[in-house]
Amino acid sequence: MSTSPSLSYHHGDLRRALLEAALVILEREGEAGVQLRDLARAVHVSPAAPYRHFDSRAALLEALAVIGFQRFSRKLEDVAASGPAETGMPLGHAYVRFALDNPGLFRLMFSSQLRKDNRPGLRMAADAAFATLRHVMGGNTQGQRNAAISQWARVHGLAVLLLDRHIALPDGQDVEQLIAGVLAQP
Amino acid sequence: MSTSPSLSYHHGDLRRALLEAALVILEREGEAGVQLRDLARAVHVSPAAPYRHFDSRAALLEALAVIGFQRFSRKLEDVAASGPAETGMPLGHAYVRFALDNPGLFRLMFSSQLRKDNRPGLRMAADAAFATLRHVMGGNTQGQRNAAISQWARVHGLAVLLLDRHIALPDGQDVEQLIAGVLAQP
DNA sequence: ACCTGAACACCGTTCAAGT
DNA sequence: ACCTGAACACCGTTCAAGT
Repeated sequence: MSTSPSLSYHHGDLRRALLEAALVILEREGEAGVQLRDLARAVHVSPAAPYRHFDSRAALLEALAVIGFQRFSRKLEDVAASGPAETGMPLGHAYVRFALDNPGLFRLMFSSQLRKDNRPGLRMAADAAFATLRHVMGGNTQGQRNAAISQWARVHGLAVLLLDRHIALPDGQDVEQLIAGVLAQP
Repeated sequence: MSTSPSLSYHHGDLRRALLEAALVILEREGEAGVQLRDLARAVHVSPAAPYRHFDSRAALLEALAVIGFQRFSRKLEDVAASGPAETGMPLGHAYVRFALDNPGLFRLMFSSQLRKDNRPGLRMAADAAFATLRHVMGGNTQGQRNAAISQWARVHGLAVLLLDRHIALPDGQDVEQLIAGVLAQP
């Protein structure tokens, strides 16, 4: 019973348990819903217990965002590896798809609250993810760089505008068709 | 003295005074820094006084975001009116410039915290601003619509990626050159 | 009509103390 | 080494009461 996985919360796996609970709440209620006291309650520990594993609420949020960038990075790498990168379309599609599939996580990854207190772990995780993009789109001339940034900006903008429902879907068209239609533009 | 502007806080202009103080704090510390008790202190009223003018903190944030969309809208209209809209470049530039000039406000306008509690005033203000864009870029065919959304997404993505310093500036190049270079892409 | 004073529930965080 | 209990400062919000 001392090694029972379901009872392991009190025995060394509190950090993981907090992060798992936080991910669920993040997608259900957004960043504001992720409260240390709530997480402690959900995992049946005292309000002070999380401080053994995270310096602050911001540190826990950073850990979540890092997890997000790692998953994001992995997804982009899988797509980049699975086919010839003639066009950026499959990569762009995966980018937008990740945002729509993990709205809470994606918003946290790009949250300005977090970026404020200059957390190096977050920046490293973000840079690693974007390195995949840069590698695929490649090119060192200024023109190639501008073209790559242009593509990146379009994909990122599409993701956040869709996420916040600022783009109205035409009648009868679903999101996938819209993404394909936009990414097919020159 | 009863009509002295500098002493009018206590006499009917508390709403405006709170919003002005909030705008300053918003740009200085971000959304999290905008706290009702702080605003009340800054304006020398009791913690309960703001509730005569705003139902909640969220209502005050909404009012700020509405102001933001109105200023944004006005800026886009000015640019659209001041020249022939052959290309979307001047409009795109104004879009990005507004974000960089008003980072706190722009982030709040597109904050997901606010969109959560479905505030109709915010949506109306946002739609009014985007109507200017739609009008300029026009077109009712699906191809034209996709082209317009593609342009919008690129400009919006460029704004938020620059705001969050995710786009690294090449050595010796300033932001203006980068914006021009990206918007010059087909 | 608009503001104050005092209170309530809640949160992040700290710290001494327990096992 | 890791967690508990109790406390502190702070916040959003409410409500009776003041002018």
